[in-house]
Amino acid sequence: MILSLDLGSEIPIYQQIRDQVVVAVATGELAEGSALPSTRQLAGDLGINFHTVNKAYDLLRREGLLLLTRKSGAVVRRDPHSGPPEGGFAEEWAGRLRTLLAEAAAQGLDGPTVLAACTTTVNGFRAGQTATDDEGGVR
Amino acid sequence: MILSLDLGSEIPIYQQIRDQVVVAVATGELAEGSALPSTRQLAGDLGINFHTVNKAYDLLRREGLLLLTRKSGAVVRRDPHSGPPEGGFAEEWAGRLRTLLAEAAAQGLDGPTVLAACTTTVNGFRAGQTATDDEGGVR
Amino acid sequence: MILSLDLGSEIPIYQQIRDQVVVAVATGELAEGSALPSTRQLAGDLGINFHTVNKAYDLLRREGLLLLTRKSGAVVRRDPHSGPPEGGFAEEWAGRLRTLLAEAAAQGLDGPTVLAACTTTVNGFRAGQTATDDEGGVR
Amino acid sequence: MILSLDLGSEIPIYQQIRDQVVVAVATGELAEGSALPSTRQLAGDLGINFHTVNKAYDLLRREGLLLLTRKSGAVVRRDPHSGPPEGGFAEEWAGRLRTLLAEAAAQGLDGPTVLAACTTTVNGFRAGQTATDDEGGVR
DNA sequence: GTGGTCTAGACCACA
DNA sequence: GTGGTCTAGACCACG
Repeated sequence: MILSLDLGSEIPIYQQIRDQVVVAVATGELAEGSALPSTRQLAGDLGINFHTVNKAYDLLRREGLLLLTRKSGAVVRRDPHSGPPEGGFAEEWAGRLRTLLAEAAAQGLDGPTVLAACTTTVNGFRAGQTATDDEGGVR
Repeated sequence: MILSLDLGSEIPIYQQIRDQVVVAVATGELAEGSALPSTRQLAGDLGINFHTVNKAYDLLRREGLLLLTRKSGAVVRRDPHSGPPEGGFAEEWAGRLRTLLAEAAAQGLDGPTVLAACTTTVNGFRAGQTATDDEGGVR
Repeated sequence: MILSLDLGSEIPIYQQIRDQVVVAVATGELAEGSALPSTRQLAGDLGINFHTVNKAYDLLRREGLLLLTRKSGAVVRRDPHSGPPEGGFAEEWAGRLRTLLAEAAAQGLDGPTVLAACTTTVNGFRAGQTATDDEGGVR
Repeated sequence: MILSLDLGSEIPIYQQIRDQVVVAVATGELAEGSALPSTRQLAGDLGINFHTVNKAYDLLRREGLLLLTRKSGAVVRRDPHSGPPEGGFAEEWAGRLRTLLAEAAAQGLDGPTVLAACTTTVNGFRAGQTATDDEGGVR
């Protein structure tokens, strides 16, 4: 697993780390149960302070994606969320989705293009979550 | 057009304004050519500093959504973007989309649910960009 | 509102702050809508680092008790939780309750005494949440 | 008696063990006079370091719940605490109770619900400390 | 002015 | 060794 940081970006470093881990878990690139580098290890590799990594890991733990143990470091949880997400998340998330899609529309991307991007992205996630399309799925 | 601000949100106020305008334009709630309140007017209504509104308007102008003139105030542009978006936007946007969708997956929303949300949202935008869920739809 | 910290306690300072704010809100000592000192202000008063206060405030915000704004500082939320708590909290909380009550039993406190303490404590919270007892409530 | 550990919890393992033993003794699931597995035995079963088990047992011994002998291993004391608890415990415990109950209130659990949970929990403890919810109960 | 982020270095508890 | 806490000081974005 390789993280590519953009120091100097307006997006906080700790959130870049968190985002990339989330995506990696969703795509299956980061298998459940696999271990991540320790905070200080990763901080050293990335050339940043371990507190920054700490914050990212802490975020991921709160979201239920990471298991932080004092002996084995950080491990991707096997059962992030068995059932549907907690109350309130879906609404909050839908709002963000609406904003993001509207942004695309405002910049000239038409509906079909946007939906194609959504489908492709979702189909890129780990199996068991294939799209509604036909049996061919990703195409 | 009614703006609902969440003071105390981690999202900056100016961005909340900008986001809601973007969505309103996409859905057609805010027709092209229609005028927005003046910065001082809106700031007064919302009970915030007019500099904040100014920043939001300026953002929208730079994104090509708003036309700021000294006499007519802020007007929604008639031709926001006829062609495809400028270089780099699509990639940057796709990255954000991937992160957002991965987040949903991580919280337990399955693929079909996520795609349904995408479709519904896009279909809610103004005509000319609609895409139904029949076979022609997602491509 | 006065916070009494026990530096050198095994309980982290940021959690002491958080706990006392939670209790103060529950008892009504800290009215909803009232403002707390700014992070740096409180840190100065308590003689601790502002990062520590920051962490406590951040915790309280995540729990929905505090509203952190960049202009007014920290404000107690008016509507912490309108409905029942999010899924999972009740179970997790019940587990902690069981441990705490068992601890009392282990140290020789008998059932009635423990329940009396519970009733008294709950009745000490802000109105609208009086106990099941008879109309006299507190005994 | 079965211990269920949550490695990766923010609660130290040794305390999880200690907590569950305390609860088991309170409910009577672990009868007074019964023996617990040896430290190495339990450590092996749980797949953890025996030092960790050692620490938990030592804690329980200091709290007066366990009797550690070189020949019989760990045995639940027959007379944990005949009289009232030692000075200082009640106050310290009441403080923790207040914090815990306030937390529930802050998350939207109302008074009656909280008290019902308390009553149910206490009634689940071993006989001699029962207290029903009739008029004699809470006092 | 506010909160938020990042860095740096120290110390501690857990395993 | 791990993560967690606290301190200290710098800089930035928001309002």
